[in-house]
Amino acid sequence: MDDGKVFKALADSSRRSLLDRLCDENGQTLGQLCEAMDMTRQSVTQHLALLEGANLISTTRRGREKLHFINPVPLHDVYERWIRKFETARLSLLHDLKEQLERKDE
Amino acid sequence: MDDGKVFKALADSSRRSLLDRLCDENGQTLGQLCEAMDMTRQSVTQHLALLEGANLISTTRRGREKLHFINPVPLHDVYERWIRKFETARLSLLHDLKEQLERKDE
DNA sequence: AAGATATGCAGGTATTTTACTGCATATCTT
DNA sequence: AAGATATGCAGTAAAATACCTGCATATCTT
Repeated sequence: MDDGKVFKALADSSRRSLLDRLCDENGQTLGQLCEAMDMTRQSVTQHLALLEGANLISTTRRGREKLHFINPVPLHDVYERWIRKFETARLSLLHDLKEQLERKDE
Repeated sequence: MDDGKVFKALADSSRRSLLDRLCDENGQTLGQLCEAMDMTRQSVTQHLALLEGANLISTTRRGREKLHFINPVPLHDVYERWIRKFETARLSLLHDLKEQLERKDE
């Protein structure tokens, strides 16, 4: 839904790193994710909360542990709404540049 | 090159709005872009500088005016490196969930 | 050349973000 | 039940961000 949340979530390298690790192995616990992150568990938790807020991951509890799963849907949505739009812009770039050059001659 | 810059640039709604307007009409001047933005020219300039830093727009001067053009390439690159990765994750989601359920039974 | 127009640049401030420490709670193991 | 393990929550300090105001410079018009 909210493109801003998705882009904001992806704007941080720590969070992209977390997604990377979940790509490698989905369903990891908080502890597992912390091991690879070189920051406090609490900080990792905050990052994960942001990713969850953007709906990029979903979580579930298994006993005392929390498992984290990637959700690719919002990223795909963002692709539909933004990247494709730019692709069409790409197609019309030559036209725009031509128009621009013509203006220069005025 | 730098995914972070691209995502950071897209993380702000004002900047996304600027890209939107350039999608509608490429090659607009700073003044034109400011008219639609409900903030000071200086702020718009900063946002545009960030977009340019992410290589999402390129600029050229025409006399005293500065023209702004969309550059779709970095967005496409980000798509290749990130969105597609998640698409493959999507495909393996069922497998991961199955594995997860099996762990529950242990 | 003088005034108008378009943009550049240098701070300054309030908000947001990131990362931390410290303590609390819940679950597992023995 | 007691200790170990996994996570939750609150408050804080430092850094980054997003606005702003004020002034400078460059270009066009007449």
